[in-house]
Amino acid sequence: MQRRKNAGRPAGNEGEKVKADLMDAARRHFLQREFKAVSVREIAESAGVNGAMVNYYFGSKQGLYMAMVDELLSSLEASLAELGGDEALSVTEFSRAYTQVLLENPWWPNFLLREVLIKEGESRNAMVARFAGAFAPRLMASISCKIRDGQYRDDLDPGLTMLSMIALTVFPFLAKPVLETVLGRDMNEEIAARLVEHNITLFHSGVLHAAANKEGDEHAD
Amino acid sequence: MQRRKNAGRPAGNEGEKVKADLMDAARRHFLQREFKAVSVREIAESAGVNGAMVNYYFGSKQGLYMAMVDELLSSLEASLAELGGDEALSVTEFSRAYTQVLLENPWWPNFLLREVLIKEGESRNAMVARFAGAFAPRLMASISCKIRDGQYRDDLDPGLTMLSMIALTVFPFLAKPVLETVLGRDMNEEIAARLVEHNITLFHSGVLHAAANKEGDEHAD
DNA sequence: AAATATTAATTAAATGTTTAATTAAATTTA
DNA sequence: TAAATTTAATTAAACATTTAATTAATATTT
Repeated sequence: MQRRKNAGRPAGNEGEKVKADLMDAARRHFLQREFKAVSVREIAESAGVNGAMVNYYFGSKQGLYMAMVDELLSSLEASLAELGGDEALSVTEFSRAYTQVLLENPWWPNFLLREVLIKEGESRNAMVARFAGAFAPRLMASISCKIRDGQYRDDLDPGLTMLSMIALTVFPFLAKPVLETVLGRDMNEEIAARLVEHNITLFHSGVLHAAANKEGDEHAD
Repeated sequence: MQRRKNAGRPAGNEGEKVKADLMDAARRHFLQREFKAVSVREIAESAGVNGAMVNYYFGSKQGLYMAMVDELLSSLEASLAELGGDEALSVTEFSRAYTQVLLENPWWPNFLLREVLIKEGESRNAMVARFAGAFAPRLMASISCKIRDGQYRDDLDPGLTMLSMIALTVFPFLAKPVLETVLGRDMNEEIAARLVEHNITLFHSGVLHAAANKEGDEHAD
């Protein structure tokens, strides 16, 4: 007669701990690899519980995945609320605030990209709308406005200009594993802060409507 | 007794066609989803042949994958050879040539990132070294040199500056599925060409050592 | 006929899910 | 309060399905 280890009803609310452990393990795995590539057994082993717990608490592997994504998106939306409001969003504000969000959720761009790449149609649109729609229109408005006012040079396309700023902000996090391999050290807050200031300087020097810029259109190369 | 359709030795060299079809189908699938998430059945069906053909021609799923990656990397290295040589690689040269490579291989950044994210240790290092090592050091040299010469402003970190240019060039391709969902149209050569010129203008205006830039350090926001 | 190419059927391993047994806490009853 | 019962949580094992790989039969070309 084998003895089961640790079975039975736990004291107080400890049952919720298993659920939370499963969520944590699921997050670790699903943020890195896509749904089909992760097995329930792997997740359960990571969480240190039996695989059947996934079905007990979440109904199915799919259910666990959806719960985990939900939690993820909610926490992200909470962070994104910092750049909330209805007013225009300046490039500087965006860069600083979004970098802060990315420091807290460095996995986010990779995950979104993977999801969008796999999904299609309405499901894809919803995902993109939910997280690009939150800031892109207001960032665009701010840039267009500055171009109209003559603060930014008027020979740059506002859409491409916005894309540039997003690229400068997001790419380092997307390429994190590559950069860390190249540089040999991982991105910390200090490096991120330097990066933000670098980007803002570069962007504004390039985009501000200064006489010296306009006549410098022919480049050195 | 069921009748097999189309079995037997094909005319001429048509056998190689099956092999090539399998490679094509494998590329389409593996560029989008990771190894474990793609089944041999899917690939074979895409190629319009029986699944056993994978084992017949490539020994195993793993074998097909490796053959496909090999072909992929070779073709990419051939493209990358355009920005070959030992001399310094100017930012403009890099941007134009690498965008050309990306237009021919738009899947590439996503694939590399996924591979690097999944792999680790030596395997990861080799992958990164093979494709970042090809141009990064020479791009870096070019930037450092221009800073030393006073052509570029000397208050920007050369590493971050290189990162900026790579971000501007690569990000639009990484985010392709997102951008296409947002914009409603896909990236063609004409848009890419405008993007390149935009990036070069923005970068150089921001980075050139002009008096107007240096005194413009305090920004409008 | 011999060699080659292709396929359907089969096998073995892995995976998501379900079930039944077991344990322990909580609740009820005497 | 002590015993009995119910409820919840957890596990090991089984079950059904999927999947990669293998095999044997079949068809075609030379």
